[in-house]
Amino acid sequence: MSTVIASDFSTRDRVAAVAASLFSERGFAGVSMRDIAEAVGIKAASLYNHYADKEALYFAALAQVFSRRAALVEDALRATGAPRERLKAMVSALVQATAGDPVAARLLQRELLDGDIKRFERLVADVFGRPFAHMTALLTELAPGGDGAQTAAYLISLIHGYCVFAPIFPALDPTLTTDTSVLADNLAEELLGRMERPHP
Amino acid sequence: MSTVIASDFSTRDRVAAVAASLFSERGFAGVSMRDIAEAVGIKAASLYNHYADKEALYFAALAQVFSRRAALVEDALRATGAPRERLKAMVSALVQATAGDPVAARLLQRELLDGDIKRFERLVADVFGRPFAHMTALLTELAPGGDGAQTAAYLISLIHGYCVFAPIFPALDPTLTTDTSVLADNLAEELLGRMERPHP
DNA sequence: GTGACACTAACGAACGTTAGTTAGGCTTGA
DNA sequence: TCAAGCCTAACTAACGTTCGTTAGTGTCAC
Repeated sequence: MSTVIASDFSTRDRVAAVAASLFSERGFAGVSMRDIAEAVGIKAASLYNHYADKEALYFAALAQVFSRRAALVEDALRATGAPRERLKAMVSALVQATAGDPVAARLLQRELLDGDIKRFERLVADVFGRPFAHMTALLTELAPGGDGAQTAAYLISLIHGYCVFAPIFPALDPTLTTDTSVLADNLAEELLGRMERPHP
Repeated sequence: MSTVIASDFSTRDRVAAVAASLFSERGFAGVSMRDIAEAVGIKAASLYNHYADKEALYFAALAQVFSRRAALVEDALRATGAPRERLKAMVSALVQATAGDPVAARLLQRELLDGDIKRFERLVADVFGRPFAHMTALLTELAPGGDGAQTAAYLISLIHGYCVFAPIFPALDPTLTTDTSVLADNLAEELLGRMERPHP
């Protein structure tokens, strides 16, 4: 059902990975320590040998997943080449990081729902701030007249929103594509077309 | 905007409204029957005079909120006038229905996270199918060459995604706007500009 | 080598709390 | 009078967590 976690990882890491998957599916309150323990193959009491309490385990799971995601996006942003190609690579990486890693996407979505401002600020400082700044810089370089940060915000919103709605699109209209590579192509083309015109 | 404003709401309706608000903030598992009862001003046991169990109360809350939201959007879509004005009105209504009704937006988001396909299908059939079809028709009328349904899907994704991310935008970049009327204006302009050019 | 010791990570049992839910009785407007 | 709607009290199940214990492992003086 869920992804198989390699068993030669330390128990501590396996616990975090399993917890991330469960939290992403059912949320913090919807997962019990016994659920996590059972999925790992140990008893609930043993979890406390690795994490102080449920909340510490939750944050460890978040950190594991989000740092992986941030690294993915930043790698793509470090790529060299023509600006047009770098934009395509960035959009593609962003789509991939969202659609290709449902655990991360769902955890992020739940965090946006449940988190408070303090937690957002830590999340931004730790993992999302740098990739966003790089995106903004690239978009500003490509369209010096426009507002790179605002465009980046729209881009992230659209990609994330589309991946969230993807499950119900077939019910809304069977012709809607759920192929996210099409989404990436459309977005890159749209952005490039937009940048070749003057825009407020 | 103004649905039924009765002189005295029935306890049953008040329970559903209060429950909707709490569920939207903390999710199904994060809200107890005692929480809801306390917010209404009665005891938990009394809730069972109105709803069979917690799940029935949850679905009643969903129905109350989503039917209100769907009516809002459909009202705007029924407006007459020049196509350009109708598009502006539609985008504005969609933004308003999302940003101006956080309870509905958050409940929808949680439903997209937690719901299964069966629940999506019921949700689409009951409340989201008709407004979406109207949007598609309007967009197709405005740009006969394009794919109205796909554009509608992008539009909904972007609006919803933006409202979801809104709380962390100030932390990402202080210049980002959280004024949703600006979002509505930008989107309407972008769509109209796009439709005046041939587009795949 | 070997016994003593400390450390790790697992266990079953139990703690106090809170969950959803039910039963039965009191109050009150029609 | 009577049903509707509220209450208190209680139930069982599940929750997060702590406890004492144990098996296995590495360390080191002797």
